[in-house]
Amino acid sequence: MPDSTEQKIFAAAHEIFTQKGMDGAKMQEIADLAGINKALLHYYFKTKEKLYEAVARGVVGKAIPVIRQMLEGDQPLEEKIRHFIDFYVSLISRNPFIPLFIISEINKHPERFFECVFPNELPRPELFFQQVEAEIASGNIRPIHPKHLIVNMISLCIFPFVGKPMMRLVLGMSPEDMRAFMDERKMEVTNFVLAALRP
Amino acid sequence: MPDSTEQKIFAAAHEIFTQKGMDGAKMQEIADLAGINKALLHYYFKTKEKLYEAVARGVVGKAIPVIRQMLEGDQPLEEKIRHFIDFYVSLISRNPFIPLFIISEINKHPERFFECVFPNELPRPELFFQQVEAEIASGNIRPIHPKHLIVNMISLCIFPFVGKPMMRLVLGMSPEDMRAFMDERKMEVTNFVLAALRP
DNA sequence: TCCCAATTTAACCAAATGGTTAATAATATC
DNA sequence: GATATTATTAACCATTTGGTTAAATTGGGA
Repeated sequence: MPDSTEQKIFAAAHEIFTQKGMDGAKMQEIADLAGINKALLHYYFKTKEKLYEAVARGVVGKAIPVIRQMLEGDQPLEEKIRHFIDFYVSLISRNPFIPLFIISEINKHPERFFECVFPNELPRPELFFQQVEAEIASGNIRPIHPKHLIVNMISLCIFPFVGKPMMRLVLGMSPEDMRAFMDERKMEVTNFVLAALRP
Repeated sequence: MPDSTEQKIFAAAHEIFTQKGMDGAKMQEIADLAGINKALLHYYFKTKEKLYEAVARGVVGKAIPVIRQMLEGDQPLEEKIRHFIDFYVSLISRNPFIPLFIISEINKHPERFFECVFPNELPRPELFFQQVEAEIASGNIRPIHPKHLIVNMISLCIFPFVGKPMMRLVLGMSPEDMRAFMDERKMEVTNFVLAALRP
């Protein structure tokens, strides 16, 4: 059953919830998008909360592993950076609503979101920290707090997608400009980060 | 009348709207926070939309001028960068909900938000672009697309605030860690950007 | 003091919304 | 083919919510 009713519901809920958040999403709208009766939503997922939790879990499940890999993997630092930016920008390009959804929902209802979505084991950033310190010590990169480095990388990858409409407004870019800009983004961010790390 | 009813309403609406967005905000909640009857909201601001528009206009009014200054001002580039980061990080520290509010609302209802809030004259980034190109030509900074530079700066300033709870989760930081981290942020971002621009 | 306008409130209304129910259709089981 | 189980629907219900109304309160002139 590749297109079971449950999956259709989940897909519809995913689209609506990620675009409109918990408050903005209406059960009727999800039902319509899934092409089924509203009561079926409650047949498969008891309540709106439950459906929301399922979607939230799925979304976070996609986003966390990429960060974990950078924090816990054992590749050389530059390779990690290149790989992380490449992977993250691609992921968000394909799912542009994920970051804003996660961020908004965490801000509005920290408890609800955390409890339903918290991964069993959080990433352990120590290895990454050590790796950065080591590179600094051996003079391969400029001194920098590892935490700031990783926050910088995440900021540079995520924010332009999250703030796309704002950027369009501020920089007066047409949709075509925007597409081209986003395509350049992967290389530009990589260069920028590596340039900032030169000793 | 430093604390007129209208101002109390506006302040309450500002707090609720910026934290919960248009959908999440309830008129009753705003009335309660303002310490008045719900009907008074409609007495001063006809509808929820109108109240929302007033708040949105106020919020954007705060955020745009800072960017405009950097895009249109005539200080030297490095001074502009230092000043922009300093000013922007301070502004957001004082109003941590502004960026997420703007971003979420633009994403959910582009038309509504744009129409009610669009500044009469948008910033003109040409001057800034020329300035960057000139610095590149005279070898003072590494070649970089001016648009990417400005997006990078904005990303590095805004995102850590927007994504604070997410960062806390990912990097496992305590609230004290977080405070210290945010305090360091201003200098760290400045250094990072200037380092990335070295020829 | 009396009046009139601006301000504030309690009570109410209609629409939207999450959720339920009971009946019907489809599917599997024997 | 009859029957039990699962899936689906239309109609309905209770609550929430944005908004209205008409009455009450306040305050400042004449």
